[in-house]
Amino acid sequence: MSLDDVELHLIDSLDEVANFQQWFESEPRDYLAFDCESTGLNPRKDHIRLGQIGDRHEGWAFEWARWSGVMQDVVKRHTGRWVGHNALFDREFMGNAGVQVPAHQIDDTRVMSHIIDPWMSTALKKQAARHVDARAGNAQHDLDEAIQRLGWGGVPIEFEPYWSYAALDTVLTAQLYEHHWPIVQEQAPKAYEVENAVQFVTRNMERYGARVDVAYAQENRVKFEEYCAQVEKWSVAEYGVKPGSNVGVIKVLQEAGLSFSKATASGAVSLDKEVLEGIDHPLARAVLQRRQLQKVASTYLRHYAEEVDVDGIIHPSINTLGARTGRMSMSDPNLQNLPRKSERNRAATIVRNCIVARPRHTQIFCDFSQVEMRILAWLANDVNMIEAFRSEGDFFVNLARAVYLDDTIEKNNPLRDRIKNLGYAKIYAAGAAKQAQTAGVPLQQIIDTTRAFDSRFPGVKVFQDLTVQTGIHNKMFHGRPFDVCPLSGRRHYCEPGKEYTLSNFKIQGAAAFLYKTKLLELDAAGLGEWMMIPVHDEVILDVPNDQVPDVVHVLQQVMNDNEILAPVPIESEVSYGWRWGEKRNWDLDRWADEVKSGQAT
DNA sequence: GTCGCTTGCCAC
DNA sequence: AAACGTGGCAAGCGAC
Repeated sequence: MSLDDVELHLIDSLDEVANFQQWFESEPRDYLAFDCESTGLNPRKDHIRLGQIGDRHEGWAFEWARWSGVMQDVVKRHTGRWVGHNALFDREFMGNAGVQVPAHQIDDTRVMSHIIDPWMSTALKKQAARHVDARAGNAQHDLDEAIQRLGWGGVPIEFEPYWSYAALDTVLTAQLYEHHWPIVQEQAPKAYEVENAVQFVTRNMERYGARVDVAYAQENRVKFEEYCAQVEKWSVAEYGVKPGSNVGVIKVLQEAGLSFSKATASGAVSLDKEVLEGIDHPLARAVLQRRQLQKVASTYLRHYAEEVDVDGIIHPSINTLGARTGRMSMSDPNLQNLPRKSERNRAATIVRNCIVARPRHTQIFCDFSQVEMRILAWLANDVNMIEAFRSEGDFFVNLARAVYLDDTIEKNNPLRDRIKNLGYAKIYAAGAAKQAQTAGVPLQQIIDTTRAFDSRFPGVKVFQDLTVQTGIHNKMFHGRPFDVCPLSGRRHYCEPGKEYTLSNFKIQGAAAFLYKTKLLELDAAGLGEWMMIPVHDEVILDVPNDQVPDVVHVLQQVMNDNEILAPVPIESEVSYGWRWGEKRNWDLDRWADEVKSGQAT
């Protein structure tokens, strides 16, 4: 594939429209590439300036305001695939302008790029330079300069670099498609199908959004910011330092006779939470408290107050290709990392409680139980671990009983948590020293627990060792270390020399894939319109009260699954509430009572 | 003023 | 032999 013999056209007359029609009808095409250039990135505020259609040889650009009928006509007549790079973005812009590209005809080369290699930039130019023609990203200098000078909306359409590069993008997309498609079909067709489809589900989630109690958020934000300002004033008056300046605070504390031993990644003196908690000094306590409230106020509450729409709804972006493992990420703001309820952080509950149900709605939460642990048991095919999942009762109690051959172990037994921690440490591929440090226990305890764990669940160690071997093998024979996730079929690459991370990537990748397939099932079952937030192993819905019992039923049907990882059962739990921070386990009668007694908003 | 890097911290 | 994985975001700080 290359960019020799490429023809680019600007449709700016009826004659050119006729030429385009002739090209369109000249041969049957399985697919067309499409794209558009807009005045900005926000489909709600910005508009399309240029529309583009192309195949591997020819690209056609046209001023949208005058010739959008060309696109409209082709969308009606073309029955093959519509290929875009980040296709949903362009599809949404075009949809807002009245041209609806059918969802079932869309293919996305950006999704393919991510599946083939999520470590590489998925930007069109980068992908095309790598896989189509090294010149793809080169000669864009004139255009970049013009855009910088005139803004995205100010470059004249007739400006040759503008329309020709726009037209070229469809050719790049087309050639990228022809390159990526066979690879994706060979390596991970199922993963592609799921990734391509799930974008449409999360796009609806973005549109639906989450309701915010703005007054409550604002009130608490002001309170916290005032407190932070007070602490700062006090700190400056008392010690001559701002509590946000680590360098300054360290100096003051050193002068007070304290010594520091922990270092940051680059070797500087560390002043993180762990260090501060070990210091008995009023300034240390003030810095800790201020950090906590500052974080809550600026990272979370500020967005609630400033970024809701006119209806009090916040619409974060969901990036289905967020992590290289296939996990999704979220931004503006990220609702996947709101602090959980905790004794030590009372402000944390407030952050979650700002997200409330719509009027006459109920928030429904459904999360998988220990999904990564179940995937580990499945990948390792460890009979004892699988048995612990198939038996009644708490999984980690079952694990601890199996390890210590002691059926009197209950949920409050510290051995249960010890085994649980070790299980997650295995998933993260953590070493013994790190575990000891994190848990604050003697190294020997970790070593002993690990020995007991490994002898009871030998499949886990075999699985992890084998994965490392596969990584090294693939590095020798394919140039890069990777292993394939048996659930999604996707390759997971790692940094050379860090093959121990591959087992984590497979586990996390399988969990992400499983989760996405479930989002698709929920959408197909009609729940798409109420889903709002994906949190890795949990989905949060905002459901009209008259639909709630049905929705809960569907969730239980879909999210509990004895087939997909057989013999390991996948289980989930449903909770409900009217404020995120106050959810409780699902109970139909109690919920109905609470709705009747007016606890709903 | 903006940009990039570092540090720290929230989640799963 | 051992190796804590994936993200987003804010503030401080020096460089431009």
